Order: sequence, then structure tokens, then C-alpha cells
Amino acid sequence: MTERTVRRQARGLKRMAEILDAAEAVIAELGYPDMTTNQVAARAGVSPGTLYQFFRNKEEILDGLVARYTVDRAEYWSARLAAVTPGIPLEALVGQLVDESVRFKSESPAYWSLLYGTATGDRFAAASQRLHDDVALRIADMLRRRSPGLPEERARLMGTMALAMVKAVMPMVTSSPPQRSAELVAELKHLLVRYLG
Amino acid sequence: MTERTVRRQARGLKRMAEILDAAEAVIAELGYPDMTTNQVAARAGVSPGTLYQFFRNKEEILDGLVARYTVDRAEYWSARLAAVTPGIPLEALVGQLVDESVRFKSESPAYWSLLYGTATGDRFAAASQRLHDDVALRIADMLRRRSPGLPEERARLMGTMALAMVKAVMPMVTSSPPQRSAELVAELKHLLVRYLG
DNA sequence: GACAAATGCGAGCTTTAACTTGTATTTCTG
DNA sequence: CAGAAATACAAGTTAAAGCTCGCATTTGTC
Repeated sequence: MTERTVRRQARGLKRMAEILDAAEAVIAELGYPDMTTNQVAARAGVSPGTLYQFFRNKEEILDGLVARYTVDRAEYWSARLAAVTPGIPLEALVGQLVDESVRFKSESPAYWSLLYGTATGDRFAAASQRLHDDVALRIADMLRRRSPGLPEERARLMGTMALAMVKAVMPMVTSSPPQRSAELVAELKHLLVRYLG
Repeated sequence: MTERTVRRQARGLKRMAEILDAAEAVIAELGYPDMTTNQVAARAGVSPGTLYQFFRNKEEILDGLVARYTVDRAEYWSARLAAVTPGIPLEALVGQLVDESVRFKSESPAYWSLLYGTATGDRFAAASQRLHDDVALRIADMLRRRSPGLPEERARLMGTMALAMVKAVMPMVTSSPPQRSAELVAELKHLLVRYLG
């Protein structure tokens, strides 16, 4: 009833990370809706009971993953942002960021799988919405660094749109043969340059 | 074993349409994964057994919906395509088509819910892939009508990209307050004009 | 070293949703 | 009209998946 907070030991925190790793792998393969908690437990090398020691239900696993991603991505984009020299040509900037997105997608397919969720339950939608807003804001920051005159409102809108473009093309990129894939990436860069320029 | 084909009577065809209507409504509310066949049957005013008289399993309902949509959309776009005068300014063309997409989306949310499926099982992905390709081809046709010099390959790529852009912005449009929604639509048109021009 | 709390197990409970089955009724065809 | 095929019903079966429970083991603290 009174919802005590549990004092986690080092072992417990490690287990939680292992369970999240397992969930990430399963989501990458099957997507969140088809992920089963027993699968995750088995993959993490623990029993179902142990899983529920750390996560009260399936949705809390999702929350944990999203939280971890958010932190990781914040660090990643901060580093990227700092490395951007203000005078870099737009072509080069877009080229780099798109390439990195493609690379990241192939490394962390679960992240994208979450980013697409729209019609899969409220909690799920809310989680991916948070991720989306976070990334869009970081893109807006970057744009304003490059063009200090850009109004904040406009930068946000452009960030949102740019992210939407990348999101839209990404699944086609990863599910196509290499040549078509390269075509799509090139076209996406071209599109973004025209839009942002 | 030998998979007989059933001779449908008029009543049966009508029932099938009613069941698909019900499925469409449920998908619009909950999405395909959370749709239950019992729900669909209840909404259609038939028993579960009757539903399974016409659809062997849940996926076949999806197939039926997609088939119906494909036919409907083919007719719709054919009519649109014929109405396009070759000399129309790009702004007007894009403006019209985006507006119509927005209107259609608010009328048939299930269609879009299907169009987004990526990580929800093979059959589902294949179905939305078919829808996607079909629409992209029709956009490519339209572009080549306007610009006869455009190579077919290039037109297809542009059609695919343009559809992806619309797809990407649409969920934000319908889940935002009217003012923001209008902003997003305007920005989408601007983006498409810059890209296609 | 002792006690409490955290961790761990895995069999099994419970619910839910896809689907079946047996039977009754309506419609088409000769 | 008669038989066959299609349509209709709803109670019931089944399997899967989320989650619980009782108990054993490990870890941290005094």
C-alpha cells in the first residue's frame, strides 16, 4: 500500500541494466508489442520473478529503457554540438549528421523502433513523444548556433521538421539493398540542404 | 485440405463489408495490434463465429481492409490525376494535395494507422508496404505528367520521398491544436515546394 | 556472527483473446 | 418443394503472456 522505495544494491543495479539490455535486443527483433517479459527474463539470464523484483510491469521496462536512452542521447548530442564549428558549410553539416544517424540506427535499432510508436498504447506514445521532443530541441539549438539571427520559434519548427524527415526516410534506408539505400540517403541530404538553406 | 472457394451470396458480401467497417473503426481507436476479433464482431453486430465464416484469422481481416483501401485509393488518385492541368503552378498543386491528404486523414484514421506500421509483424509490414508503394507510384505518375522530361527513376524517388514527408508530418498535424497544426501544414507545403521545384 | 533487507528462483495462477464446434436458420438452385 | 450450401449463433476450448507466491540464498550493517 505505502509504496516503499527499495534500497538497491550494486548487484541489483547491474541486473536492471542487464534486463534493459535484454529488452533492447528483443525490441529490436520483434518490437515492443510482441516483446514478452518471459523472453526478456530468459535473455537476461534471470527468472521471471527476478525481473518483477525490479520492474513492476512490462511498461516500466519501457520507461526504464526510454530514461536510459534519453540520458545517452543527451550526452551524445551534447558532444556533437560542441564539435560543430559555426562556419561549417551546410552540406557538410547535414552530411555528417545524417551519416551519424544512419550509423546509430544500425547500432541501436530498438531506439528507432520506439521512436516510431504512434498507435501502440498511451504510455508507449508518450514515451516516444518525449524522446522526439528532446531530440528536436537539440537540433534547434544547433541551428541557432549556426544562425544566431534565427528566431527560436522558427528554429524549433525547423528542428521538428528536420527530425521528421530523417525519421521518415530511416526505415526505408535500413530495409533496402545497399545501392538503393545510398540513393535514399543522398536524396535525404539533398532535401535537408534545400530546406535548411 | 483442398481449400474450397466459397460461393458468397449478396448477404455475405454485405456482412464482410460491415465487418471491415467495424475493424476500421476499432483500428482507428486502438490500432491493429490492440484490436480484438471479438470487439470487431460485436461492433459489426455479429457473433465471433460469423466473423470467422468470412475471415479465417485476424490477419485476413487486415488483408481485406488493405485490399479495399487500395481499390478506393486507386480510384481517388486516378480522379485527382485526371483533374490536374499540366500547367498548374507547383505551389497550388502541392497546396491542394496536402490539404486533401489532411482531410482524408481525418476521415480515415485507420488508413494512416496502417501506413505507419513498421515493427508490428511481417504480414502487417508487407501490407503497409504495398499501400506505400502504390501511392508513391501514383505521385510519380503525376510528377511526370507535369514535367515530361523527368526520368522515370528520378520521378519514383521523388514520389517516394514526397510521400515520406507527408507521412512524417501527418501524425503531428492531427495530434496538435489547430494553430500549431496549421503551422505544420504550411511548413510541409513550403518544404515540398522547395524540394520539388 | 546475527538479523534484516535485497536478490533470486520457477512453478503456477489468472486473464485474455484467437479461434472451434455443434447446431439452427436462411438463401440459392434444380 | 427439396436438398445443398451459405449464413448465423454463442458457448466453449486453448494457448500464451503477464504476473504472483512461497521459499531459498546472498549481501550489507550493527
